[in-house]
Amino acid sequence: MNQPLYETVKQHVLDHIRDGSWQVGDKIPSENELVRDLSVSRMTANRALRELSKEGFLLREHGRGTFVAPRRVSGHPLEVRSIAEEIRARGEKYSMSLLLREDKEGCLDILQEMSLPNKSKLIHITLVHKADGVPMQLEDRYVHSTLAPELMHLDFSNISPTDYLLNKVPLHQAEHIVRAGMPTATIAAALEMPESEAVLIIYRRTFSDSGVASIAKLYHPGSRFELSGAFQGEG
Amino acid sequence: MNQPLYETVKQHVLDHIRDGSWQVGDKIPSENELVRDLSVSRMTANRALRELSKEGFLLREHGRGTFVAPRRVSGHPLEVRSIAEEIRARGEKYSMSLLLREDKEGCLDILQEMSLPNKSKLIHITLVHKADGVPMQLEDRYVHSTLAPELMHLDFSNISPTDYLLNKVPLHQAEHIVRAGMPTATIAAALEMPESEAVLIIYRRTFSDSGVASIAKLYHPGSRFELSGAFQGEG
DNA sequence: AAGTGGTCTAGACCACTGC
DNA sequence: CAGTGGTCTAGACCACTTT
Repeated sequence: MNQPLYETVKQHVLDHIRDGSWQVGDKIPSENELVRDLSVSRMTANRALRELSKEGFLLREHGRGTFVAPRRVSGHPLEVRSIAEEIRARGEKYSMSLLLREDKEGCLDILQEMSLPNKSKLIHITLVHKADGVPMQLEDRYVHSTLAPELMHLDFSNISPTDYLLNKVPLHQAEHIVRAGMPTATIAAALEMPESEAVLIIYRRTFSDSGVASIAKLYHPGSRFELSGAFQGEG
Repeated sequence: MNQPLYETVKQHVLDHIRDGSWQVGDKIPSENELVRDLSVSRMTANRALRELSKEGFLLREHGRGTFVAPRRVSGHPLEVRSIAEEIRARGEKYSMSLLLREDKEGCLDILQEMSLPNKSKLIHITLVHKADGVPMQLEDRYVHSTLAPELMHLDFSNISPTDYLLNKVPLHQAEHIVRAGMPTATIAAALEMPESEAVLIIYRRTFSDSGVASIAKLYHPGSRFELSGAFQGEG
């Protein structure tokens, strides 16, 4: 219970949205009702609702009330293909090695990044994707375990966790941040690259019906990987 | 003047960051000092600093203090959006310096990249885009000179070549390649960054009715720039 | 008029950091 | 130890919307 009160209030609201008791468009309890029901001060209720509103879960209207926000819709011209596909498309042999697979509970910072309840279980996977035996991507991924608990025991020799998730969980949105940076010693070693060389980092959050499905940090040796795409210019 | 107090406090802090009186890494006044100096309650000062921290302008450390965060401009990979806009959208002062402007003829390798006849004339422009005086992007651009010959003599103090091109030449398509790499000494110097730090490189070809309009190599300091956007991914 | 969100205050307790 | 950010409260005033 070592969590801020406003965080508890946020989870309370998110729980009701997730389990369907508050549907999209529904009016949810007012700040004063939350004050009464949860025995918190109004400032605490206010902060919870304000943050959820900024995060896109709620819509607030002055004088009217607070409502469950419609889900975000996606329209994105740019397509990022699976790394395994990409490698095979170039005629190279795809392989990968699993570095780590563990259950993770009570990891509050990650759970908060994923806007998941504090008791949610995560599966943490780290693996390296290779083309003709040469490392191309280090994938460090957290998955909401209720979406695919069998990931914990799945044999990855035939299908990668990425491809498995793609098939199993219908996604409707992804959020990407792309950066250039320098590798840690561990990352450089895993990617078999010098520490003095740049890495291209993709931070990705994927959303399913029920919220954030997984977050991944993808590290690529700068000399062996590039993102490319042709798309419309707006002007 | 009908603005929330916490917003005034935020602007107060941003003003000091923008005018340089509080530099990156500097410790800024504590909540209690702001309470004294601006005659606001601590909750108000707290909300201002908390929001600025979430927005990426400040870093807060429990028990130590609040510090000016390193800059990081973010661009959208889906659109050909001008860096000047991005910087202004963040509320920072845009400026740029022209490093080179020359006519270029018989440069076969570039002409080939642009699929242009061997006798075509090109305009070669190199400039640095800055946010509050800090370099964010080195732009190295070749333009098919028949599309905008006046670029050679245009005064760039009011409009950047990028913005000018966006207005003048209707673009149909753009092709992007994103890479991470290490800067040359020249590039590092122009961007005022260490040579040991990574750069994010965007290689862009833009197409007009009549074919390739221009190609550009855009170099960004990895620590100050990121690409972000929501688009379709694989999982 | 009653209910809602938006803001603000003064004071409080805590955990963490530095000296 | 004093200073910092992190949180929480009880009560207040306001502007807006619905009845």
